Amino acid sequence: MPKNPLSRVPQHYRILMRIPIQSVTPATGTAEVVGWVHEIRDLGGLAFFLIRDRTGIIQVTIVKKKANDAVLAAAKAVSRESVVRVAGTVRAIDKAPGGRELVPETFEILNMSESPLPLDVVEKVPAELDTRLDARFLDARRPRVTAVFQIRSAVMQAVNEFFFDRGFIHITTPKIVAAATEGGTELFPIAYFDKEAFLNQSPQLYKQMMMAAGFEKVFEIGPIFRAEEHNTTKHLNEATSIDIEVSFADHYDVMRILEDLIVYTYAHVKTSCTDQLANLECTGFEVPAAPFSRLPYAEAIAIAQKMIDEPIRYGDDISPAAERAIGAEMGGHYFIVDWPTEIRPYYAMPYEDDPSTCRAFDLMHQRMELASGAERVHRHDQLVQQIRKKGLNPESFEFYLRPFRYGMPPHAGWGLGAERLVMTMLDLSNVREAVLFPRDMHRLVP
RNA sequence: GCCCAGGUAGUGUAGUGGCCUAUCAUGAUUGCCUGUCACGCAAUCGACUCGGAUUCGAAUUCCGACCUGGGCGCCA
Repeated sequence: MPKNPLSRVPQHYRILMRIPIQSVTPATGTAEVVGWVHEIRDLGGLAFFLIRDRTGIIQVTIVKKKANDAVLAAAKAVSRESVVRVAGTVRAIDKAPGGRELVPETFEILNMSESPLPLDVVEKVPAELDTRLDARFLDARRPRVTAVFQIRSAVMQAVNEFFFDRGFIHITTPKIVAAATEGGTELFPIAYFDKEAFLNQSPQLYKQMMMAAGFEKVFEIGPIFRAEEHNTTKHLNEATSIDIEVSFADHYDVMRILEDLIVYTYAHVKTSCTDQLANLECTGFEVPAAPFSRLPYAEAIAIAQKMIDEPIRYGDDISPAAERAIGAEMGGHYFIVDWPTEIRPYYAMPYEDDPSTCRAFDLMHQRMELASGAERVHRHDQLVQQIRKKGLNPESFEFYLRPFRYGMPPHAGWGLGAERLVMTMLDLSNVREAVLFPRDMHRLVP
């Protein structure tokens, strides 16, 4: 982030000569700031107002004997979380937060806030997540919430830079689709004129089709929709997926891209978001080191069998308890590789020498799965066979299968959950903390 | 979908049959206060999710509804 976060805003969008609160230093002579009234402390002859914008907080100090009538009237009338414009002289003073305070010549209320507030922005009294999400606009005024979303923004910037730097083509694919083609997850049906339609669960089939188009390296960051009725701290019904597909690459190649991306993103956040990390008290923030370990599925199962009581067999999905046990053993980021073909989607490429396992992988964080990917089946007949094996009907996949008959290159790819990336990066306890307006089983508003 | 735990001032909580005219904190209003930084002090305001049942008496027990949190299942 630039030192002055508002520096790229054209002059005519600014309100007069206001400057970001963060950039008011003891050396600043006079300053005009705009922001929200964070706290009011009236001591009688002396009153302190904390004014907050997205960059920080400054103390405005009013000595009642010396202040003019307009300032006094506004200061008396203003409520917490009202929007104000304050201009005056900056005094260097050790007793004030940031070592400086603003002594106002003007104190203007741009818009009064109602009271009481739906939640406490100052965090004297905690609010439950549900209350916070109902008033997300207010919740997001809290500096630590602002910090999460500034970091999420930095993550997205890093991801985009990473792919553009490496010659990827950015694509967008439809979110309204005709049929449930992948099997597995439940889809949301929607009304689409006189046709049956669904919200897409993944850009998978479309990004593969762009391999047939010869785009070679594509990425997409977009919403995915899952109609699963789960109720956990790591599932959303609308999530953001970071997806790539690469031609002439195998699963090892795209695993390297994925771990490089994770490292790049963490490094970008570490250097560009120091204030935000400090705000979140994220003291243990460390850039992970690549390469991440590659743990074969069979070994992962062996660890889980040793560590937990549940009956676990080779060929099972990895349960949350098993996931935690393996995560505790491995620590940090790691891949689980060489999965049984049976429990992966039909488009995962089986190994030639042992078709019971496939060239699929999951990227794990100690706490949960972050991404999953594979080298794909690129031969038409093999793909049809695998679709049949999963009990699906190839005829309903014709739009997808067609490109495989006209020169589909070998390719591989993955999808990475953006919210889970942010959640694990910042050690958030609930994935909803990483989305402004989460969609879950119970929440459709706001 | 299954299981568990919940629903008390704006917010977060205490209260498991009568001591509840409901605790505490925060907040709001008013007054006092010149260096606060969770300012302090005083006064005031503000709540038992809804419906039914049991009981002399229900925030508290029971039934139903609605809402919420979490776990599991399921989940490219």
